[in-house]
Amino acid sequence: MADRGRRRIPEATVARLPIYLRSLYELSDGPGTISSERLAEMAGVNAAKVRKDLSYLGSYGTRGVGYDVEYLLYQISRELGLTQDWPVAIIGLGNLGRALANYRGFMARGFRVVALFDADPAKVGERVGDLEISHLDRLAGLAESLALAIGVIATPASTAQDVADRLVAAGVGSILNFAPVVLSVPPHVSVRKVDLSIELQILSFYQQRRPVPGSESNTAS
Amino acid sequence: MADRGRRRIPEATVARLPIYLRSLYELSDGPGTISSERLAEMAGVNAAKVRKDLSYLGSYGTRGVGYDVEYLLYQISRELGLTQDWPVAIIGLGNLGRALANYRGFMARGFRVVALFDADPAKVGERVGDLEISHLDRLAGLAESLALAIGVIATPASTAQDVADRLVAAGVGSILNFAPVVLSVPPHVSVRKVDLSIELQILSFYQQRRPVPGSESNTAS
DNA sequence: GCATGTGAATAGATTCACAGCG
DNA sequence: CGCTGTGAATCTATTCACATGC
Repeated sequence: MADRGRRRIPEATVARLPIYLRSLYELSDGPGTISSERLAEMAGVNAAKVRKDLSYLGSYGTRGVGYDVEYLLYQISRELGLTQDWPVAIIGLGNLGRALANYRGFMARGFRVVALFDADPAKVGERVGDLEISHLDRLAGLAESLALAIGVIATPASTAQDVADRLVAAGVGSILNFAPVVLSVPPHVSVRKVDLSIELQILSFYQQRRPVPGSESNTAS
Repeated sequence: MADRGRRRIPEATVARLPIYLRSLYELSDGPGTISSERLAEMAGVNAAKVRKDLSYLGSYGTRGVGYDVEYLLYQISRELGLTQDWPVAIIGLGNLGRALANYRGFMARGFRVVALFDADPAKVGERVGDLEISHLDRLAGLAESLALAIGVIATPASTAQDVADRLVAAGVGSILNFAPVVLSVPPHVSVRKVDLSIELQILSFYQQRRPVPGSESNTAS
């Protein structure tokens, strides 16, 4: 218990913990306990992987029984840092930024959008949801008092690196980047990217190589 | 030409090809040739990885010189299936679906949104961009004539699996899922997911474990 | 000479298979 | 007996290092 949080958890495991978490939430009214097999099925992975993943957090299961849903839920939440609150800013309020700002469910437990920024003076002052858009130049001044932890970049590609630099300078440690560029940031800052055209292109690759649909051939070439 | 496309390209490589592609597009006006080192820098990976990745496509570089930008661009595009056109449908036109439908740049080269579907009768008939929303029930009937290849699910979690089932039944081979659920589909169908709260939760993990910013360290370079 | 292309080495992730324990 | 927890085996991806060929 003393050294919890000092274990090294593989990246691949970290990426799956949120999926387990979501599966467990769906069980909130169900039985108090769940097997690795059932959890695996819900999460779309195999049981050995679930057990291995959960073993990195500690031995929170009971042999012959399974995992206590509530307890596991708490342990995963804690491991992911969701027992604390992370203030989030969205930068860039075009179509996408607005959708994100309004998206119920974007802000799962633990995250709270506390500020919106845009470089366009025409947008400054406008309300989106229950926040007012501030000018990007105010980011530096507001970051500390808001305790900003996460910046969501929803600007065009051309300004994304500049925004990232400002976020880093403001002490923000995590960036979620929707702009189609590779950001460069110092090693102590984490970046995750969401890139729609990359996802489509990956799908295109496998679509192209699909085992030809013999029966009904829509393949117009 | 005969066996191209029969090589087995690792998944990790496929996921990086779009990034190389984007980097190459940025060079369209630049020099005609690029080294693995420079491309690596642009793509945010290392040079050995670039060379290994590109070697799976064939030997398209010139020793002592580098890769011809135009040629490489074409080879990667072809490998990714971007030399053909993939008709895309968006299902679910709430905040997110609308943003996607309007998002310039969502539709990179090779993709074209050809239909919008929603289960809500109140939305049917409404125009978004230059398309009209159809009722979800019409999906089955329209899919073949539209030659739908990719379905983008932007519905709430509760209906996503139903929509996926309809897409599969309609012969759609690729799904991009924005709903926070694990979809189950037959093996011949590809699914990619984009899940904002999962990304935030992953960031939260690393944010929590960040080397404490005890001293005010603004690493600006 | 110089940058690609690629076997060999290493690291990382997944799966197996079973010992361990409730 | 059933299900977890985990070493060992396997598979995948990354990196190294250098022979290869323009």
